[in-house]
Amino acid sequence: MPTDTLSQTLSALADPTRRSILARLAIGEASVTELTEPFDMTMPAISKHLKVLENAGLIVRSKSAQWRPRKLNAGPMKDVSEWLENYRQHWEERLDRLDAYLTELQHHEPFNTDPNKQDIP
Amino acid sequence: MPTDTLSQTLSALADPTRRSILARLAIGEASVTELTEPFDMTMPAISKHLKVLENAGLIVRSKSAQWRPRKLNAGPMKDVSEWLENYRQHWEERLDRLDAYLTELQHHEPFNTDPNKQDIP
DNA sequence: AACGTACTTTACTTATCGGTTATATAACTA
DNA sequence: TAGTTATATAACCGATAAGTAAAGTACGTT
Repeated sequence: MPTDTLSQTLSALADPTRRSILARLAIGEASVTELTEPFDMTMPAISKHLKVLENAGLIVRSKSAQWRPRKLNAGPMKDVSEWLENYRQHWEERLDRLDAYLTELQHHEPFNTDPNKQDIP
Repeated sequence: MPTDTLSQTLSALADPTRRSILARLAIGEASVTELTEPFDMTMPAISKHLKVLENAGLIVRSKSAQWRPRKLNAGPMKDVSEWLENYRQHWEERLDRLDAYLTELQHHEPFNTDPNKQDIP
């Protein structure tokens, strides 16, 4: 089931355990045992979370004797950040003249009831 | 099941249909019928997506006669953006001296096999 | 060779998700 | 009042997710 990359990244990030793992890996690489310790969860459970993160490209697995240390790869986060930029103006305080105009306009025409008229400024 | 806010936002965003709805609402508010049109999906399905977005606080519902137009509320995206900032340095080209030093260090000590020694620089 | 450590994989359970159809509700219209 | 339009809700279904316990694998040590 080939879900798109951005969705895969976002859903990998949409879990507090996984975000916590990433926070730990931001400090430096760590073994699965080390990554499991902070959680009230079995190692296989963490292993699954790691697989989700790996499939999303957010971590990479290396090899050292019997250890399989994981390393952060923040690359995919960049895509999320860039996608979010499309909306920045919508969450920021908007003080410019155009915005004031749009707000005013919206005030006077609350909702367009005519389906033949586009609701686009 | 009280999942944390950031997780709720991220999982609401982790669906292409929902992101597409948000993109439409970035242009201006729209009725459920309008929001359904672009998709090969029934209205109840879209209604469910809208509920997910609303629960995440990413849209708000208003009222105009028999219409229930939705409006974008990008507020929660700001939290995602701010959370991502913690990782920006990890995805950006890092050319400073400290980074070079850390990379070098990592090169010589691939993985710390001593569990009593912290893996933090 | 046998044992211990560090995982990984498998099989299973329960819950949630994303869609459907069918039915209900709410507001305008003739 | 009856009908139409816009939307919401309920009941259901198959697929996926998040956890578990138990068995399997890989490597190092004795």
